Amino acid sequence: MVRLVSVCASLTDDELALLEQLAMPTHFASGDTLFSQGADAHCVYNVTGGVVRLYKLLSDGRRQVVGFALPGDFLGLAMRDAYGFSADAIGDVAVCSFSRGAYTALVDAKPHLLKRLHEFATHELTLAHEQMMLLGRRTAEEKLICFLLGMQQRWARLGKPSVTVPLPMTRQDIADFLGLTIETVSRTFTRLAKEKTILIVPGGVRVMNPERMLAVAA
Amino acid sequence: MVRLVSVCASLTDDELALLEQLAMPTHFASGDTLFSQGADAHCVYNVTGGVVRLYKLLSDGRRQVVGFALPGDFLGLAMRDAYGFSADAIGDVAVCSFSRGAYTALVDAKPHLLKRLHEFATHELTLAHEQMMLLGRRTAEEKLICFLLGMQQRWARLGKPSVTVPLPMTRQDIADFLGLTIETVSRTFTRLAKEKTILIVPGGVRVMNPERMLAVAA
DNA sequence: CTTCGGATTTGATCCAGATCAATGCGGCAA
DNA sequence: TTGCCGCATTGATCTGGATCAAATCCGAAG
Repeated sequence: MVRLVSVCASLTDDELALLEQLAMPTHFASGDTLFSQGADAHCVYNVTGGVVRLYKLLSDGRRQVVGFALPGDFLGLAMRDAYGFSADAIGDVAVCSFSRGAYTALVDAKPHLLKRLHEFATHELTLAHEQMMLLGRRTAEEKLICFLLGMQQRWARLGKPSVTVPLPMTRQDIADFLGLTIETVSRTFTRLAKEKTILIVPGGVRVMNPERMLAVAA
Repeated sequence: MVRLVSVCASLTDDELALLEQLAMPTHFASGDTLFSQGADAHCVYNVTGGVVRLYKLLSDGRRQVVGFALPGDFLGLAMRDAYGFSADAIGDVAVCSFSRGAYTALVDAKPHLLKRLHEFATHELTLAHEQMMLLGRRTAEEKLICFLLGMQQRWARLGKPSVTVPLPMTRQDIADFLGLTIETVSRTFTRLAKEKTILIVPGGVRVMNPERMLAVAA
């Protein structure tokens, strides 16, 4: 099993052993749903491989992607009765799942772990505030550039630093994350490629002019 | 002193006494800045009276209001070195402030409190996800109606249920919260008033047709 | 190799909300 | 009372991104 990144870094060995006992390794095929918005929250998940799309739907079908979970990310940590969003696999995904009961018991018993989870939650909240700025006040080009730099940074923190940013999600997913349409995303990618800011490669994008991109993200 | 709502509900008496020893009651006049984005995070605040505007700025002056803090709300709980947003008083504001050192020491010592804070943070995260949906996918009219219903609900939970929703913030603040311009906010208010969905009163809005509003918020 | 179906790109046109520009409306200081 | 000075409203016009409408591309199945 992939060592649980991010949440477990500060645990003692016995705590880690306990955690691994409770962890149920599971995997999902491309497109599978881990859980749906409003469903009873049985499980908490730690992603160990692959990418998960997190999203909310409006009754008329409008969709907002609230995030993409990468290895190390924690899902369903809002200790509530029902999931606040839906999650499904983009490509094959591996997770460690914990039953809600085991999770809450463990959290009650181990302040270390709770503290780590709280840090994780506040970090998520900070990212959410940045996403609000992006959604409310940035232009289409800025949105896309911020998204690319953000993904690059996240992959880098996972030990995969590269000028080529993998983008396993569809254009529609990106559009729904950035509050745009698929056409605007596509056109903006094309424009950035034409002016040699990026190079579009299969499965992702190569950053060609990081200076310009960082200046736009400001 | 107003009893600390929301965070301290589950504390034992001795814990509460300890907390009150550490709490420094402070107040701010209208327009005063509690703290600025990027500044060293000395203090954590619990709002006890008034309303606080929380916002982020882009270098060119574009502003995104990430929230309005009401009595009971906690500010600066992201245990980090620097504040992630700025906060200033809308009208007179009373808070209990805690030094960062005292706060972290207390949190380390009292798992109860940490658990409450974590619940608070995850609730904030859920609200942030809803705000992303609103910013990314809703129309101007929907944004305004959701905002009004949300504020009404928050005042109600604080023991002030009323069909008249107080709006102490300016139109510009509302616009910057909803990702709109002040003109669009004003026009949309006027339109809703003309069709008798709301009645605009000094300092706020009276909800006249909650059924229609709830249907739009869906 | 060919065919099919979803994803993506590209083009033409439209429109919700932005921008530009007055005007109105208190509240408060002199 | 008068005159500001910030808000807020209203009107006219513009435009970035949405919508509508075809192509293209491409990987998987046969």
